[in-house]
Amino acid sequence: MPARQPSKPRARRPRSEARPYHHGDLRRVLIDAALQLAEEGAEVSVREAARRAAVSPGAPFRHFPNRDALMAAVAAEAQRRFRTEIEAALDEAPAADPLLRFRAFGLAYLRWAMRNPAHFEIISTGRYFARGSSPELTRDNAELIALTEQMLSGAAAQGLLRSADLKRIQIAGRALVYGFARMNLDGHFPRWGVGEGEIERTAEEVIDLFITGIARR
Amino acid sequence: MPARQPSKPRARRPRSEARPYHHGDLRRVLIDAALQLAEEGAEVSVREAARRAAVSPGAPFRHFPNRDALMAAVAAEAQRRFRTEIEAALDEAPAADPLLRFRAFGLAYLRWAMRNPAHFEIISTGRYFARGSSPELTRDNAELIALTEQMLSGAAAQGLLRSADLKRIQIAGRALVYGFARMNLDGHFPRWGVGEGEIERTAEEVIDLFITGIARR
DNA sequence: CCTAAAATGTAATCGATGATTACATAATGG
DNA sequence: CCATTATGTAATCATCGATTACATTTTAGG
Repeated sequence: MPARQPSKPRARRPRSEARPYHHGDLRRVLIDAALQLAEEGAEVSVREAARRAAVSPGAPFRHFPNRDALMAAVAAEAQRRFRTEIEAALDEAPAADPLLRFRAFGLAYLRWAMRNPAHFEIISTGRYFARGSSPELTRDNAELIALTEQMLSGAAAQGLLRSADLKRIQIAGRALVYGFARMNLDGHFPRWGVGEGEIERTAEEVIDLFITGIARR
Repeated sequence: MPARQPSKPRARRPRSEARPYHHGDLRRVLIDAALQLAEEGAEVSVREAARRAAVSPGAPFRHFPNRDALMAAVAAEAQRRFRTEIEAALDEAPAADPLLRFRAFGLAYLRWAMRNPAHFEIISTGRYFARGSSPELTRDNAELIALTEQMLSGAAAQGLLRSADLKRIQIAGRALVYGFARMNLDGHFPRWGVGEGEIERTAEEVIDLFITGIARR
């Protein structure tokens, strides 16, 4: 790409007094508005996102062919944040013990899901946009799954596991964690203890129960 | 209630040739239409249900105050079918072994969820109507949960369990099964083996893995 | 029976939404 | 400097949930 002056502050040339006809980076602003809408528990509508961006109802369609595409972009952003947090947790986990890393993975997963329920929902449900509509998200998710497979085969190599059927263990582990996150999302934890701490502690216990179940002893 | 002739076939008195002004049992027909819509993968709209009942768009609101109420009724019906199948499976399970009954419960649960994904979604998600909007469904679900608690405490009494923390085991079990069902629903099983048999076999394996994990050996 | 009230359906309409089209304005590059 | 492209606006459409006024049928009480 040809080098260009990178600093020019977006042609700040007000026509008379108002904001410029062209928005700075509408695509980005729309995604952020949609993320915020979801976070607030409101249903994400294209029009409301446009409203928050102080732009006409038709403007978003210059950046996204339809609502699904916007939602896919929102999901991609949420997934990016999700992954960032998982990897940060793994960086702090002991490098040598695969089962402890597996545990840290599950904890970080549930912790994020508990604290960002709306975003987790958009990422996971596949009801907000056609599957395959966001290859970025699909690839990213596949990489996380591959990570868990590596941990499990590492654990098996060290003789830490009771069963050799890693595929089965992996699916069960995914189902357990995914199910816990979705139960929280879908209102199956009827106002538990005091605050969020209670539910996160339960998440930890459930993960430990699972790991104890698959570990050789 | 006063006894009345029960057989009169709904006052079949056509005004001239057309169907009667009053529908036979519109409420029931609307619920069935909505169930069918969900089953077909379409999104359930009040208007479409009205269309299928050959009735005006406003008619459904004589029977349901709003869309949520219709969805709640649909969920109640689906839950009734769900529960019927679970209880049938338990009737055929051995009465003496709590863990085998627990297994049969999980299998029936997942089997139904795999074969009626749209209905399971409506039952479980709580996104289609306000929580508490269908006390019938809530109570029914609570009873099923109580069933699993009885099985687990029975298993503990017979010394079949490794841990005494039944609450933890129960939540983990629920999360596992719920998660598996939702993974299927949310498209996280990318076109597995040949048909449905493959995924139901995997469900069985996962349940067995869990039960083996919590059982004393 | 008969008739008034209640139940149930229709027609018309409203506001919100996703989406499309024609048009306006700004940014960019030859 | 100007033409092409990118980006935003305005107007419009169909669909949906919901409400209201009105029509018809059923039902119950005298």
